[in-house]
Amino acid sequence: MHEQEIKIPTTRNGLATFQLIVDTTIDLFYKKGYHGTTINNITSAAGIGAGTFYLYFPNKLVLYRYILTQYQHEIRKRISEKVSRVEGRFEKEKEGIKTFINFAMENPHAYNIIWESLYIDKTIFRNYYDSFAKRYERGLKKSIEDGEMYDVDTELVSYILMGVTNFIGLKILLDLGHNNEDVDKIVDQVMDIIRSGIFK
Amino acid sequence: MHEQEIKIPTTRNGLATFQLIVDTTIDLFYKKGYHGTTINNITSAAGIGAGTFYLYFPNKLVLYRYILTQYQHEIRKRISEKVSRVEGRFEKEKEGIKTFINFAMENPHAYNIIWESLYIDKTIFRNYYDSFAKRYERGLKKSIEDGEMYDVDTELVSYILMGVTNFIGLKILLDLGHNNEDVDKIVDQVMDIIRSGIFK
DNA sequence: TCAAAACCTGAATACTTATTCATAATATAC
DNA sequence: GTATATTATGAATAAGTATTCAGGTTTTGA
Repeated sequence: MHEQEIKIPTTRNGLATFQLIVDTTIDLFYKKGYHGTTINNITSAAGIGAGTFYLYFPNKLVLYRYILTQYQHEIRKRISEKVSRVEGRFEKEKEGIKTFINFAMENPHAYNIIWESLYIDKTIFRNYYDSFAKRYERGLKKSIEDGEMYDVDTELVSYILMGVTNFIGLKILLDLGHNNEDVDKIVDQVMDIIRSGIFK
Repeated sequence: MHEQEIKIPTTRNGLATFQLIVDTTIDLFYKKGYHGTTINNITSAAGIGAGTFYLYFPNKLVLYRYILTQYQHEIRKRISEKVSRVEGRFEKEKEGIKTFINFAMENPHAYNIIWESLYIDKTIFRNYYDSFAKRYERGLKKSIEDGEMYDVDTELVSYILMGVTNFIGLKILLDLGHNNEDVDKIVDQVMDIIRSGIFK
């Protein structure tokens, strides 16, 4: 049976090549999509031999999963760091949405790659949003206990907030409609709108 | 130059074959995705010769666009019909969201196909959501004029509502979390939550 | 310094897929 | 009824893609 795993190189050169493959792939996935990107596209864009790819990755899907996991860790870390710096659930929520959208704007690749999982492997997509929602719920529950928030259905609210965040992100990223320049201003408006429905 | 258009058959038999190709393709796109579906998959699943496909469609993308347009018309018709039957913006909004989610549940294929456009042809995706948002805005503006709604940024609110609807639809379709049985109950809860933020 | 380990190559192979086309069946119009 | 248009076929062709592997180079460690 073939090893379906990533081979992490041990030398400096090896690591550089590994990272070159990853970075090139991120760029190509963004530009041409997962399915539109061939292994040959990757190796030739990276300027390496076709066989070099297989030194580190058994196939395209494993590489995709690797990239997705990296982004997942990064985005969660960024959000929890930022959120921990402000007080109050409303401010935390605002900061979370702001951080997510800023991350999406700085890393449009990431946003694309995460969403694309729905059309690559539904299990990945389910796990991603399910675990994101659960993490979200923990914060919301605490806010309810602390009396900062109405006794809402935390699961539903977490999906509502994810929906809002994702679509505002999409609007800004694809530059749909108008006034997509100032993220802070947009997030302020969004929070004003949902404020009185959720927060006391 | 090749005609990049659909050839609509003129005879009864031809129409049946045309529709068989469309229905089979919808099913395959849902099960295996656009990129995972080959022309041979379609023709063999439909039980027709490989060449028959090209009698009606020049390629897979044109067929995809045809299916998407059909769904687009259907969903808009359904929503506007339902919405016109109730009075007041709040009730109209609730009915719109309910109809969308019910449509998504009855036609999970449609939901999938629309979203997948982001990874097939971004222009299609942009046009779809842009025009959906603009249509949404017209209703919202009227509600503001009629004093039923705060003077919110209609463009932003339309994306917020689309985001909420899409993610609740996703949650139900993929059965993420719990309590995904009763659409009416879910929509009632969602509307309760966003009510006081938007409606007077 | 030099053997072993790690890294790299790209032509060759095997496989998959889109698309055509000569041929034939079926339906339609007159 | 029969000439014409329409519909249907599927083997053959052409194009593309993943993956291997024999033979190289570079790096590492002792």
